[in-house]
Amino acid sequence: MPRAAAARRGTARPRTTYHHGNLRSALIDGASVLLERDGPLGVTLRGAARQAGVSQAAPYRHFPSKSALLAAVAEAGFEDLVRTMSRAARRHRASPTAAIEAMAQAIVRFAAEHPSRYRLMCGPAVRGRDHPALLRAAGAAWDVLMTSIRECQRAGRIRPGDPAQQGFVLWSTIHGLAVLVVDEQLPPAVLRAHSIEALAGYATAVVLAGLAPLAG
Amino acid sequence: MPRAAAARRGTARPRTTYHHGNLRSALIDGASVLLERDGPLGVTLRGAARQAGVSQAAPYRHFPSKSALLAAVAEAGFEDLVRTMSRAARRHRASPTAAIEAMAQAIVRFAAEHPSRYRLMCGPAVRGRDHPALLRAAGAAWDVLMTSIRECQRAGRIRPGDPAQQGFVLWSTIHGLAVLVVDEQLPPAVLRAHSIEALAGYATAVVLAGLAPLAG
DNA sequence: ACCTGAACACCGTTCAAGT
DNA sequence: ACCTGAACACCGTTCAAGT
Repeated sequence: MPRAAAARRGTARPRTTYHHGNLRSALIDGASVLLERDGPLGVTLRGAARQAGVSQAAPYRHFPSKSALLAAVAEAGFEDLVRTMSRAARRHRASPTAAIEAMAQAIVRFAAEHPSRYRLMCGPAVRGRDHPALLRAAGAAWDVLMTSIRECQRAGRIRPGDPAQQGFVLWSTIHGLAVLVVDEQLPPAVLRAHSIEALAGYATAVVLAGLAPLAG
Repeated sequence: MPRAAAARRGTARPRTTYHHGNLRSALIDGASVLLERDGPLGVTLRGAARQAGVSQAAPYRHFPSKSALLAAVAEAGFEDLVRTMSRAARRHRASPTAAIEAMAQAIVRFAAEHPSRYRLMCGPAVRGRDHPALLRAAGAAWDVLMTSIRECQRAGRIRPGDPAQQGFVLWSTIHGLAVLVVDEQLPPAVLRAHSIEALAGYATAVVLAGLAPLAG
């Protein structure tokens, strides 16, 4: 952060030198600011360059296209999400089902607090196929969930079977709820009656009940 | 359709007169063509005007903004989806759970066949709050699902309780799966092993099992 | 090696003017 | 009443040129 360093040293020289490879992260920060402030449609390569105090053409030294910059922002979002999920799971090491419930609530809360970011992470602006690093980051979130699924199986809380097949149902439900929240598509009556944490908890409980070992 | 009428009459006059209120639907058609051909980012007000053979400013006689045009396209998409869902439900009048499974498969198939359209219907380009007609169209899809949920309750296939609370779990799961398909975010291993219809069927079965009446 | 300035072909939107 | 043409302020992207 040369800007902060300059301020500390009291030099008046404006941050006209973004060498040493930090323009890349400054652009990611700039795009994130625009994303949070103006929504997905307000994110602009030129705008991110302005935020970083750099010319409109400078970003092309670090990203081949706008969508590559967006992919980097999305990637950082997934890293955030994975941290949040892991933290939630760690708080419930005793019960894998409680861990899954807490993760679901963490995901939906993340989506509700950063709707534009969540949309970008999953939306059409960035197709993972074109951005391997983004795919890896998204895969890490999936892995965290899969770990808990396997623990549930070991603990006998859900029936044996292909964990991936069970996991995608849970992932669909949680992600679907998150997307509905982000897009404000939940029926207003449902939202008035329940917090999104309660909804996430209920949805998780229903799916886990549907995956429970067959009695007898 | 003056174009078709003109062709029928054999007149050579190009379609320069879009009076009588049909420019509106010609613009919706034009935007739909661009959406299908170039994806969400390729839809352009000017492009839709070109498709309709009209100047760039003409759309503003019929839509106050680009997003209003997109909302009209999304609305038509929901009408399509509702028809598809209703047809699927009608084919399984004997079993409400089978009807729900068929509806889920119809929704996911719709999403897989028209990914850009599905994204537009649920995405950030159009916020329902600003477009009441779109909200109504989306509400109709929700109503179709709710009807089947209530039938399941009456038939004793799912437990008593607030149908809206049960419905949103099912909706989250189906919509979540559809969104994962559209955004190509399902783990490749899962996709290789199962058709999307099978995945939709399995997901529906899990949720319905989780909502089943408590034994005893 | 990294950035700037100017340019190109596009946008959404507005507004006078045409018929 | 409905549409056109020209304009404005933006985009993403490219490319010569600067240090």
